[in-house]
Amino acid sequence: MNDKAPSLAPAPGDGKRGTHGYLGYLLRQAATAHRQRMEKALSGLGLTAPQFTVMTMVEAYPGLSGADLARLALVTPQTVSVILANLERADLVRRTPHAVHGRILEVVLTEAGRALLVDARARVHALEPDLQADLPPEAEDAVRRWLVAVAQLAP
Amino acid sequence: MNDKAPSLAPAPGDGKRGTHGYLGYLLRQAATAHRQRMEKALSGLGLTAPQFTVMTMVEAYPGLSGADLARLALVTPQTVSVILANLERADLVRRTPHAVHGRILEVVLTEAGRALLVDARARVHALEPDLQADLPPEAEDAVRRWLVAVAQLAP
DNA sequence: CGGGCAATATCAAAGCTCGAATATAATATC
DNA sequence: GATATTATATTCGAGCTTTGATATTGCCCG
Repeated sequence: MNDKAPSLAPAPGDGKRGTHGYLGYLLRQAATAHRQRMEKALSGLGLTAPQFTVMTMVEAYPGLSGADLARLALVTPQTVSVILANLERADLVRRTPHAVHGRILEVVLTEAGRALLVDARARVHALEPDLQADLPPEAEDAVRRWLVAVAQLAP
Repeated sequence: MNDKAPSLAPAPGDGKRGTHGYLGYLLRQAATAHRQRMEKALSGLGLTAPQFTVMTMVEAYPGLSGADLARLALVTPQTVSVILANLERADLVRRTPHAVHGRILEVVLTEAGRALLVDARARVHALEPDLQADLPPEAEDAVRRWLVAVAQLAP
């Protein structure tokens, strides 16, 4: 009865979803898969992947403004503003209006934020070896240089 | 001059944003940059990147269900449902109940959808050469195989 | 035959993301 | 000093994305 059989959709790795597909499509496919694994690893901490990314940057460069964080994360200031508002509500970061420059809000991690980040980072870093599996050193070098080049292309 | 003391944030390509960074971070950075260029290329058509992706899949595999499209795009059925609702409202796709399987809705492009997709695809494909710039054949092969491998890792 | 199971579709809530617009502060220019 | 420009932060609206929950349908098997 099921002669319709429209389900000719390929699995990841087959057809256009394999090595012959468009680089842009393959890039999105890989990033989506990794982001989902990241969300899963962080879900037990009540933290999202973007929140983890922003917290990591705040720890690495304390006192940056929201606009600086936005440039660092390749997102818009509005996006960072939303994420920071949620993190502040959870008492994980603090924004102090002061500074010498009146309009800027300096962002720093709270004590709770630093503690949570230790746990979160361990979970996320545990995913990293999988990304290197079966990747010869010279191939990894090519991949790294390509990823950086793609991020630096003209907007 | 920008001699502000606290702003020591690196540009893409420097420090941890360069080739020594985590592969996961570099992957996200590259995918975000490319997605933004894609949104920019499509903005004149009133189309978003996810909408373009779904339409491309509908054209490649007409008559698939929303659940099939979700698996193909590595997103949840709810996400596809929202995107399809917006596309249907714009008269770019049509959902018709499957004759045999009562619960399934078959998705196909409308005439307007096919016409718009021709234009959209030209714009998106124009971005592809930039992704290959300065990428030797053997390096491109390594990159392609790595991207597919990352997409196929265990969830 | 009928109950259970899986698949499909949708609703709701929360969060991320962007473009556009607004308000304010710091700096540059005249 | 007054004005223009730039940078920062926020609000609003729209769309994407996920988890969780609910209803419907098809199928398996006891």
